[in-house]
This record gives sequence, structure tokens and C-alpha cells, in this order.
Amino acid sequence: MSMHMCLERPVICIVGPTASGKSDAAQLVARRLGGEVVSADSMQIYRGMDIGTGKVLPEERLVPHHGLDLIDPGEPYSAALFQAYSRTCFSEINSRGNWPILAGGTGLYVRAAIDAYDFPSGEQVENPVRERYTTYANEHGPQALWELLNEIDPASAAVLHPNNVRRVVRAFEMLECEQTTYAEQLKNLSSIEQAVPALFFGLYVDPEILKARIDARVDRMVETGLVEEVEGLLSKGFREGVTAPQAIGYKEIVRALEGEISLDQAIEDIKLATRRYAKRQRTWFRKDVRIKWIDADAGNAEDAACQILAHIDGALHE
RNA sequence: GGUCGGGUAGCUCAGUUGGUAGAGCAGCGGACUGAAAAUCCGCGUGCCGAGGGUUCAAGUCCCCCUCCGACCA
Repeated sequence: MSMHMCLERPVICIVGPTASGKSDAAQLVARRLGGEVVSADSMQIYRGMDIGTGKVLPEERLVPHHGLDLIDPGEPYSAALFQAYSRTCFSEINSRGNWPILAGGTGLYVRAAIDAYDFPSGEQVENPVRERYTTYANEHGPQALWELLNEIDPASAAVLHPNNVRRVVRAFEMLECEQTTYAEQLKNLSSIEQAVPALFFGLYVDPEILKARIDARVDRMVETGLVEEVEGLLSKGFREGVTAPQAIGYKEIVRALEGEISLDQAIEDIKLATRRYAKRQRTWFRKDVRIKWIDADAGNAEDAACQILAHIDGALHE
């Protein structure tokens, strides 16, 4: 059950694609406003994954940060957990008299934090249903699994592509564990309802410029020890994780370390995967009409922060 | 200088006996409420190196020029 939060100050959301400069801008806004940053990033929650996720390191933090280093790479996590976590952060930050600044590129986490997303059966992460149906799809094919869903929940099957095994499995989970259906939850979202007061800002960077920035950033990651970071994680059972080993920058270095590809190839693969990720982020955030887009082509965090602060000022004096 | 191979989409290349062209990758667009840096769907973007010729019709055949590569001098 999501209840609507009352905060004295709206959550300042700063979103955008990877390498757009969200983290720096968020810090500067927070420092100026008297705020604390809450990261909405599905990979920065993992301890030890620092360089490859572009995490703001402790010595670089100008204000308190939340949402970083929440769990070990082997542990499961979910948007539902992030919803509960982020809202706890918001109310605590609020009670300290500070501004909550939500910054991140994981669109689902941002929406879970701010919007009236309902996660019916609480915070439970693991259940046997997921594995059972995934196995079924592996053995009988995606189409067969989809047809199974179509028999018991045609409405959900209708909005899911048979090849999207992940979502079809998720639909079964909702049926069997949560007394709701995939289609039903989708319908509830047809109009955006916010559960938390918020102002949205997006950092926009021209794709060509962003590509150059991504390339430079990946090179810098390798120079500052990405390979060593991955080696360290591997020795601590990194492979056992479900989500963490899928992170861009990590899966490619693992392949290089295993001799499947050269390091140079891994670096190229990381750059490409990051670019494609940025593309998906652009698509996700583009449709959210609440976002006020800030020109961040120059890559100047101070400047971006100033623009955001000016808009906040404007919004408060309306 | 000579011989051969090649010049087709951003890249790598296909293209039957002549009927104005198609794959992969990249790119672009999109979906997405419990793995989301994940998962999934859609779209070919073209002076076929330049010019001339044969033909109803040329990426395809002929001539010439040009560029790249290999080999021979």
C-alpha cells in the first residue's frame, strides 16, 4: 500500500542518461540548498562496484549520500525494496530539515520512489515461481510459456510479447503471489499519480557529445583500476550474483579476464553498451512530461546546478 | 609501367542467365510496476567510384578514367 507522503520540501529529482553529469549537479544543488542526495541507481547499490558504476566516492562527497553500497553483489534487490528505502530516506531527510535530492538514471527506481506504484505483497524478493516458469520457458520455449499465460490471464498475455520471457514470468508471479495481474497494474498507471511531491529535472546532452563523454569516461575507468576492481570482486564470488554481474563495464571485463576477448575489445564493448544504455534512458525519460530539461552539453556541473536552482526558485514563488 | 582482385548503407560484405538492391553490425524509434546497466519489439538510412557505350531496361555487359590492395617488373 502506498500512502502519500507529506514533505515540507518537494523531492528534487535529477535524471538523465549516464555520463550526463547528474551526480555532480545533484551534489552542488544539495550543498546550495541544504540537502542530501539519494541515488536512484540499480548498480550503485552494490558494495565494491565503484569505478565501473561511476559512484561518487566517500572522499568526493560534499553532502550526505544515500542509496549507495546497500548490499553485496551476491544479494538480490528489487524496485519494491528501493521504494521503501527511498521513502524512508525522504522522510528522515525531511525531519532533519534538509532537501531530498533524488539523482539517478534507473527510470524504474525513480518512478518507484516518487509515483504511486503499488507493490502488493510487500518487499519479498525471492520466490519459487520465478524460477519455475523460467525453467518452463527454457524447456518448452517462450511461445509455450506465453500460451500458458494466455489461458489463465489473457488480458496480461495480450499486452506482453511472447519473446519477453522475463515479463511473462513476472505476470505469473503477480498472479500466484500477489493476487493481481500484470494488465491490472499497467492500467493503474495510465495516468501518472504521484505519491511524493517532487520537481523533475533532466540533464540533456546531445547524443554526439554524450558519446565522446562516454568514451572518455570508460577510458578513465580503465586507467583508474576497473580491471583490478573486477578481479577483486571475482575473488569474492561476484559470479554468484544475479544482477550485479550483468552491469555494463563488469560483464565485459570478466570476459576479458577469462580470455574470451581482448582488453581492447572489452573496452570497445563497454563503450558501445553504455551508448545503447544511454539511448534507452533517453527513451524512458523523454516521455515523462513532468521533466524540465536542462541543457548540459557543456558538461559544466556548476552551470547545470545553477539552472536547476533557478527553476526551483521559480517554482516556489509561483 | 604491366597483370590480377576490388570500389554497393556509417562499417564488413551479398547481389543468380541484365528487370533501378539486401544481410549482419552500428544507428534510429518504441515498450517497460518487484532482475531494469536487465528484458523485449519495430525501422534499411543507397548518385551501386566518375564518365561514355550497348540495350526497352545496366550494380550486373563493353570502353575509358580514377582510387585501394596484391603480385610482376
